[in-house]
Amino acid sequence: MPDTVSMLSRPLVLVVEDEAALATMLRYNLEKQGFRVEEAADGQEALNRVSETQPDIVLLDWMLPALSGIEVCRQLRRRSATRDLPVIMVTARTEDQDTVRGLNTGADDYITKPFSVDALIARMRALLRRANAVPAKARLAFHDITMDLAAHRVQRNDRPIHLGPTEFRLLEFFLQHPRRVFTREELLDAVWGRDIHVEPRTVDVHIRRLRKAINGPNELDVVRTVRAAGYALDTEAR
Amino acid sequence: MPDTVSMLSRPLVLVVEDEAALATMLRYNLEKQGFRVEEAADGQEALNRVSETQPDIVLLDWMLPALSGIEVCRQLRRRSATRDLPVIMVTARTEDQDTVRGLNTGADDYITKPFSVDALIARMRALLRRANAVPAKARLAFHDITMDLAAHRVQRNDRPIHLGPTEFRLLEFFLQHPRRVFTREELLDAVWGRDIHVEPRTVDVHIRRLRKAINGPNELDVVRTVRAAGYALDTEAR
DNA sequence: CCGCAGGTGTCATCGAACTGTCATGGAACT
DNA sequence: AGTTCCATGACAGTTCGATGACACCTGCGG
Repeated sequence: MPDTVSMLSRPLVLVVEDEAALATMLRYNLEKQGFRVEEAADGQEALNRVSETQPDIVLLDWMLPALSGIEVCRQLRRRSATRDLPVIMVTARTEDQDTVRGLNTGADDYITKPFSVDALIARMRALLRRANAVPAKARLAFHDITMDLAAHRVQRNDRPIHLGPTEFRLLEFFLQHPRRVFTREELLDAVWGRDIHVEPRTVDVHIRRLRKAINGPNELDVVRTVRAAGYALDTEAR
Repeated sequence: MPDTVSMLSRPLVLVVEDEAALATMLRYNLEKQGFRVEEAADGQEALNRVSETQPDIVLLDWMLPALSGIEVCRQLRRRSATRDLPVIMVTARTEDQDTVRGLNTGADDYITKPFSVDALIARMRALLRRANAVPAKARLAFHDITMDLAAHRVQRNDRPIHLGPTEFRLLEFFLQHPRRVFTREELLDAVWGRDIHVEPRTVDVHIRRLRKAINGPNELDVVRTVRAAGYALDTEAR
């Protein structure tokens, strides 16, 4: 279901770019902004990767070996599975802009090299918003707790914290909705997944494990228990 | 007690299914789980039934005579009255899942035939929970008292106040209807629940507990007692 | 192949918080 | 004064969350 997914996982970008240096730069910047990145170096590989990884958005270079960006885009539009997949076409300045737009390829947006990363990200977010998948932040924080999604790392006061997979997702969810109280059922939906059958009481146990992990000796307990209601990530206890 | 359906009185499901046998099976199982069931056999009837019966959730078959499930869903999304109505789309296994997701119809979830009833119910519950979830902004206030529903917090003059579950619901109800006097019976219905047998005098006790909690030393008592009538949230005393 | 370690879900138990009821005293009304 | 109604403190029963224990699973390296 769309929402749980977009809340927990970050949007996946397929970067189709044959120039390795540029691809690396893009990966670095996009991951910093909270995207996950897949790469393809030519048009054929791009089509394969789309089927395999089902990205949320494609960044497509105009000039490519094997199969041009135009052609890749057309093929994407031809298949019903990828008809609505957002595509941003990357063109070189030398290309005549009118020509590019005139060739009705079906790309959702265009950007010309060289481009600022900020501008690119802005356009990507705009498109993703339309497709209802706004990227999560790459780095979440609350009080003195920090979570680096890309590196899969959690710290409290610069002290590294080890969490199991479930506790990690639980904390991630809390960090995305600080101060808000969630029932056990809501947490099960969001963190475990909808049709997983798990006892609501199991949430208690994971809350305890999370507390044990992130609350050092004489540190504030940032998980608030609300009787008959649920749990919240919060600084002020009671 | 197999926690039938969350809180509120039995939710109404509209089952849109042209295959009579399946519809009957669904009705049987859903009713056993505490749902009320309405049926529609084609797309056009589905739209009519939605207006007439105002269901809490719709179970919508993909392939339908008269008007396809896709189209029904789109029309539901178009009207503001049904824009947020939860819809679960039922698709046959033969349909390509990617196709289904690619055609962005606005369904809230998908399930493929054949499906287990348990999985279906789990998804329905999840959606209903989300539909009933507290809006992020929800905040009630009266005089110098503030209640944040999402965070489950109460303050008076920026002083945090701790309330037990019942006192919390009681104050919530008062905040939703300030200045109005309620009899003990009305309060029991609204705060405790319609079919709970509790002595009316018990309300007195909870009123006292609420007063004790929210009235600091030399602060105005915001709960007014009306002899022979009941209680109200009010600033002007006696 | 086996054992091991980390991770996960369930359960029984304990204690604290909460709840409903009553007895008593006092205030308000007639 | 007498009656009615509410406030209050006490209390026993219940509910609910915290906790420790444990069995199962899965992946990994010996």
